[in-house]
Amino acid sequence: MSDQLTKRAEDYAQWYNDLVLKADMAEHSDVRGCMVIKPHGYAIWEKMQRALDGMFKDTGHVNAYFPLFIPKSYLAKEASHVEGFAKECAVVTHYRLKSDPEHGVVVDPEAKLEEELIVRPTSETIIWNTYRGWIKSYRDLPLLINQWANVVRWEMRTRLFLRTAEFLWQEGHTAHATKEEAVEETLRMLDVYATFAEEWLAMPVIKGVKTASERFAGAEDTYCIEAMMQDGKALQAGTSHFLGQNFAKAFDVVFTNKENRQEHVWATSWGVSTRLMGALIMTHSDDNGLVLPPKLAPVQVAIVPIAKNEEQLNALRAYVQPMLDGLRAKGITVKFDDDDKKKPGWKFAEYEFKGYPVRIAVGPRDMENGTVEVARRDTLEKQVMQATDIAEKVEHLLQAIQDNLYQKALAMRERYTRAVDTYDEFKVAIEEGGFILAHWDGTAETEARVKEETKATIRCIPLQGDTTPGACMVTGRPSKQRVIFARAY
RNA sequence: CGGGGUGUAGCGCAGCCCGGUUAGCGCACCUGGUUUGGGACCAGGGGGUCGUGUGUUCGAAUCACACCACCCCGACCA
Repeated sequence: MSDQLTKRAEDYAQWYNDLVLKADMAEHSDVRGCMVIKPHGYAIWEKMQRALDGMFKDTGHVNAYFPLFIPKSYLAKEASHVEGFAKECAVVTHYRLKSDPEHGVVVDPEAKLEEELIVRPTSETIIWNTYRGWIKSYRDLPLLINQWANVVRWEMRTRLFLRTAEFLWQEGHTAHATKEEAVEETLRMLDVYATFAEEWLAMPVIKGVKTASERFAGAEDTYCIEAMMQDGKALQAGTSHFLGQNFAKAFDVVFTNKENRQEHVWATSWGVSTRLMGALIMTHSDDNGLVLPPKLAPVQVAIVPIAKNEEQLNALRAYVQPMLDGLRAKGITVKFDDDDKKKPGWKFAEYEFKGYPVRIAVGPRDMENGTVEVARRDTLEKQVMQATDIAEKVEHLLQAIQDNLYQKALAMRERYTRAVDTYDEFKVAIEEGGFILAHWDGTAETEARVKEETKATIRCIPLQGDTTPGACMVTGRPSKQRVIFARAY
């Protein structure tokens, strides 16, 4: 870890790449665009999964699993869906290899598939094809299913966690008897995502609706949570789609209602991915490395003993044991690092770089005085504390860190969010970064023009906030409310 | 996929322009000893298809061509 991390101010993109690699979260694989998620990164993802999964269960959803492979023909059944995904699908054409003296192994031309399979870029088609058999009556509804899976989108340009060819995610797919119910579900899951982002990732988000041009392929409406990264760029952290009856019609999913009439069902889908790892990193981390909110840190507290010899180390083990018991009794995850092959200074640097929220150092001086040295990662402050009630003190400290990270991120977002009224002002503001609130006439033409001229896109039409009408900053035509423009990941 | 850059030990780099014995350096690693409150020190040691392939040459890390991977900028996207 002797190599330095690039400073954020110097090169933000490089800082991010360095950090992901050096904090041991992930590395590039030999396959273009794919990554290996390493234990330190995967442990964070597992904590995200556990929290989200609980929230899904609490809102009545159950998990299931659908196949990785989708018959090519399914994709074509929903017109805008195929248009959105066709360009980035991996296709399976054969099912067998054979050994070859020259090339080791080759595709067996005899083993060509009758119908080619695509590797799922998302699962709407295969799920709705399956739902057709499950849904007959209003009594079968609502159907509230989630799956945890990997998907593949053959992206041109990839970045660790933020955009990889294969990524991990969850995708919820629900079916409802009425439009109102489906819309309600769409918004409920958007709220779940927003709550998760704010309470677990300590990342403030703005809930909004996407414009038509940013909408999911096959959706009637796409809702999103948008977060601001430390470089002022926007990152879409989660989406929830109201799919109308598009997929029900494409896959002929009908149910008999209470009046004994046949109707197409109403659908939603919603997802968050390992992209959240990127969001987490870019929201809180600093030039000293990763900073993790305590609720998602795989290990919340690292305890480092400082001993000159084995005898002293044993004394420290005894000194620390009641603290370990006390912390664990409160459900706090602790690592007591008594590995004598590494020096304390090395451990301090390591835990700091990897984002452990709290580090406790204990040495002979502490044993004499009945104290410990507590360091917090978010502020880098160190404090000597009495060891009595240390579990309680640490519990409060972890909460304080969680709160502080959220408040810091929120303050940053507010500092870099501003309203402008003219296109000239806008062009200046967008160069400075952040979220720009401006009036827009609601047309795709204006949106495209702004994107073309400034590289900024409409991140969303916020669901909450100021709804005062005005005049479009570009055309002067009437606007119902300000929308959020930003450059985005 | 277009423009630019990089590829030499696990990591970071020098050597390449101007071809010539055994390819260096720092960190990391191994052994022994001294150390241990912010990435220890001394001594010894191990580790290389020089991204891959083809070509030029008596001889290629070095020259030429092709390919691959990664990074940055664009187009596309969660």
